[in-house]
Amino acid sequence: MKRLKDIAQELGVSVATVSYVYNNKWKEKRINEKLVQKIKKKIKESNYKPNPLGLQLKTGKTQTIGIILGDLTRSFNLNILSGIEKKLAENNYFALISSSNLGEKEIQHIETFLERKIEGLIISPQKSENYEKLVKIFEKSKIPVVFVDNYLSDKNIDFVVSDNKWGSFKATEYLIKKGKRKIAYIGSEKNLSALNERFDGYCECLKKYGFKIDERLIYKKIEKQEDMYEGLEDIFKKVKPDAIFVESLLYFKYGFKFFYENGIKIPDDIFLTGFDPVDLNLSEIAEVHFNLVVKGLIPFIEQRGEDIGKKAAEIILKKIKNKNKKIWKVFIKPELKNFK
Amino acid sequence: MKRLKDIAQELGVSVATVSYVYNNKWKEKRINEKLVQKIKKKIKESNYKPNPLGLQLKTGKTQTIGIILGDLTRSFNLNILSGIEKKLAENNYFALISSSNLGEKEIQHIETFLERKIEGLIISPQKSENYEKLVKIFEKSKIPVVFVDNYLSDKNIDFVVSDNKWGSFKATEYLIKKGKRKIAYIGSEKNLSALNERFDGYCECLKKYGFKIDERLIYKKIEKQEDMYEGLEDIFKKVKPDAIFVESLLYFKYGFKFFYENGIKIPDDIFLTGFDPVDLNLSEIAEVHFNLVVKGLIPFIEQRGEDIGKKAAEIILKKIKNKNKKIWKVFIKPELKNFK
DNA sequence: TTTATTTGCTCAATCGTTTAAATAAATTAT
DNA sequence: ATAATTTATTTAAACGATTGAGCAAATAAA
Repeated sequence: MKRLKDIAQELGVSVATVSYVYNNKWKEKRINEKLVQKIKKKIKESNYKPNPLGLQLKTGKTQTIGIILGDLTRSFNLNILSGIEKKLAENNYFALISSSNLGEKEIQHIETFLERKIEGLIISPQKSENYEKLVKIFEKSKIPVVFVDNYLSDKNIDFVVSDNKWGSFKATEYLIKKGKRKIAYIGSEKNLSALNERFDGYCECLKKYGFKIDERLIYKKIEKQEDMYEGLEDIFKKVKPDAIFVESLLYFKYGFKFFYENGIKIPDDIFLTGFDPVDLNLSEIAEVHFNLVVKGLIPFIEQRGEDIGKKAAEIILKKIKNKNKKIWKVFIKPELKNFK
Repeated sequence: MKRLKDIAQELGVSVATVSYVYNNKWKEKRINEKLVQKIKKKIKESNYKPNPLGLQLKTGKTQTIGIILGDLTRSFNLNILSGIEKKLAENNYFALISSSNLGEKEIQHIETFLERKIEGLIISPQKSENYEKLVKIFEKSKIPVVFVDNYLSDKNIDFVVSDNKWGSFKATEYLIKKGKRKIAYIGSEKNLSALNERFDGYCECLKKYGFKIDERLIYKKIEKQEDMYEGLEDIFKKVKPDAIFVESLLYFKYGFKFFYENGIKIPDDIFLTGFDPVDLNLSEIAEVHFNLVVKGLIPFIEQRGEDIGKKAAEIILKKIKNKNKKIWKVFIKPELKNFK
């Protein structure tokens, strides 16, 4: 690879001159137009690209953005990543990626990132317990940070998230319009904005249509996939719902087990909907010796991961370049799939 | 962040001295033991970490490995990535990741990687058409390269792959021992080592048990998921198999559609097995208006992605450090799941 | 003609490290 | 007492870029 120095030598000029030409600063530096052309030609011929290391050391800019997302086997996260990458690549930026599967190593990852001089950070926080610490680190580091998927309502930090409230409102409304009257809600207790707002949307919709919220239909104690079974058991023991809204259908596996064992058919006996596409690993569900009967489509709310990622990257790049103080709060409407 | 210079100033010594101490070279440099202790203490106190940019520029080492894998929504690839990351992190190395979804941008990605001064490359080639070009680039770049998933038998390039032949031999043997006599093979035509060796394993096993290979039972023209339907149709038209070995069950979706529409039950009417876990997106399969009946477990061959990734990272690191010329050719036996 | 200004380019410091070579002081050998 | 050696540390160049300041030479103004 040729260095600035090599090109300068070949043309018998100084390194500085070549640098000015390469960086389009020859006008203010009043380099002779003819020389400029000569240098430009040589630069092109030798396919010169500045050594990023020299450049980085000098400017302190690494053209690198740190990315910390949750479980990448979840396609939503992967889509976010893909969106981020595309946008960054367009702008000659790079992604340094760490998946903080359980939010446990978030802090540690960030510190390594900072050592590596990332210019910005896109993070999807997975554990609300870490929030305080995270925010402190961000404030100290002074690099732009954009949250995705979840955000902190009481802090002035940019974010790009799904319009979760809108999505669950719409889904609930859909169920109501289908004539459903006993709509159960199953979710977790994690204190994450995305999940809280899904519940809010459900409640608001019920209220709007004049239904009151029935505590017997609500189960918000899901911690691991297996709990889905218990959750349904718990609700059905108290009152038989005619529809179920699930915080995330992604891991509904054990819900189907419950349906199967109790002879509950979709959609004849119950309407099922929720966020995220159902994802069944057949080799796994087969473990429960399964007869799965599904007729027709399961409606679900699909989040636009790629758009979220793109937008987040766009914001980070803007903040790096302009250093303006505007705080972006972006909600991206998810898609309603199979709602008919 | 403190620099070497700061520490040196605070102690009234030169930068070099501190550097020698930090890098454990004070013995050969005969730095006074007491001073060494003082400096070490200060280093610890101020939590000094060398600025990677300065270090990188000086040494030319970026502590970064380029990773190019195929479709990351495929959990196998994700597992490889996860394995690589773990190993690299243990050794203070970083991963620069690019997923070359269709192998189209492989070349371009590699060139950007090289500009960024990666010290090594782990790649899972997705298109045999690119092989020649790839190999040329590698030879020119002189950085260590390790292939995963697929390899080039005629080149001397390290690789870590599943023992695909062993896996399909075992699976075929399993079917034979279950009394199956008409075992179909469904696969693609891509010229990739992993896929070729799966077919080899199938053939070898049949031969070993004294069966001859029946062309009517073999369909190797799968290009996209939908082709699975046609493939089965094609085979069943000629001769009704009692078992099917599928190159990868991951996208068997349309196979189930065929079974459903023709009233074929697993495992009563047919035995199904192959590489990779079946992955059904229920929201998608519902599109074909599905009644899926699965009784019991579907046996499948699960590749040890994480182990492959770890091993590949290990090899890369070794090659970077030792510069030895040994070529590693590692086959990792996959796991036989639900074979009973 | 002298002075001021513009033009056109080079010098040299800088970023944070590493490391060969130089140097000074202390010790040992002659 | 002088020279040679060992010990302990510093100096300075280098990696590859950027960039403010500096310096001639050419041109314009006085």
